[in-house]
Amino acid sequence: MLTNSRIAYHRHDHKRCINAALCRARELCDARKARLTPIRETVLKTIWASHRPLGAYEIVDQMSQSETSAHRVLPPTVYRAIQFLVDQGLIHRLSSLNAYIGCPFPGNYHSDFFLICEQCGSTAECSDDQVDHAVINAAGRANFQVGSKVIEIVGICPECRG
Amino acid sequence: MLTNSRIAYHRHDHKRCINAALCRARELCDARKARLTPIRETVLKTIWASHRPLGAYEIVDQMSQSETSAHRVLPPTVYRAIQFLVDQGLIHRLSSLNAYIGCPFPGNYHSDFFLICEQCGSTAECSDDQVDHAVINAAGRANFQVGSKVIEIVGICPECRG
DNA sequence: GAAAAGATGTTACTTTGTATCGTTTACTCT
DNA sequence: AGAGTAAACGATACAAAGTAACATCTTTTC
Ligand SMILES: [Zn+2]
Ligand SMILES: [Zn+2]
Ligand SMILES: [Zn+2]
Ligand SMILES: [Zn+2]
Repeated sequence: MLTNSRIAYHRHDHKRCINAALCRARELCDARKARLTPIRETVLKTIWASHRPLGAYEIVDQMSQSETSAHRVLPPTVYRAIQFLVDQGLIHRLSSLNAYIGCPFPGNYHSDFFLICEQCGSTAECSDDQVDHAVINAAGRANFQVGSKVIEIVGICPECRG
Repeated sequence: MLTNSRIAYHRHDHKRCINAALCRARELCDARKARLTPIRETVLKTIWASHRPLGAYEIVDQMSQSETSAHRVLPPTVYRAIQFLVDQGLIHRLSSLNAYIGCPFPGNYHSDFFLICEQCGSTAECSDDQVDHAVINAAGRANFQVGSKVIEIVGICPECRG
């Protein structure tokens, strides 16, 4: 099972998460000749500020406050950057929260699901063949051809259980 | 595996689905001393008009047009009925679509997931131990205690594959 | 029948997400 | 380098989804 739950749910040097994510994003975009512009990078950095999913308007607020640039960042700007980052697999959307979270393993193909802590909000991403197969199997029995999956688990993280 | 996919994805006498759902809803609410008022029943019937999930504002429109009563039904009315029906387990919300669908097996406890056809929109509900266990297992390996799950699979239904 | 609880009507509002169009920036090709 | 094209951004306005608050009406309880 591929997961960042060991990191996300425990004390760690989060600056390394951020650096790694930005670094990897630059690499990937470079390789794909996709343009990771300053705005897009700022949105990505803002989302990576923690392991808690961030709503689009939270991103708007964060960027409007903390940014050096004078003018307020507007929703379409942020949504466009979000779209780009989702397309590049650098962030994921959590449907059940209307929020976005950084992907810890962009580039590698992974069919992922999420563990969302209902106490602290921290969210880990997992990729597990067992889950994958179980779903494809169940769908297959209904003669249903699986395209994409949304799997979001809400519960209590190890840290919050103590 | 418990599922209504054999029915939902194939030609069938849908009036029987509707009747069964309304009948079961009355029974359940009666047993629980919950009040299935005319509005709530109308919302339930509107959602059960097909096996395609219906958005809240689609329900508003449907009810405003087809209803005998003169005045337009307003969003809070519908949302309140939706809340009641979700609480009673008579309908489910599909996060990835912001839409609602009737539950074919209300009353019985079931941890369910959904197969959403991206062509025709028809959606089947499934409940499968394999999937359940795989998810709980994966979460367990991350020391994560599962509360509720959102599992929504998008793909092609048997009918649309031909 | 009075009091309490529950359901509905109504207004106004919040949150989330887009369409559109004009301008600017970056890449491409000579 | 400079014209031409494509991509990105700024700004306004809007659509879609969901809710808070309060008044009114209905049902239940005692
Ligand atoms: Zn971190
Ligand atoms: Zn937690
Ligand atoms: Zn049917
Ligand atoms: Zn179909």
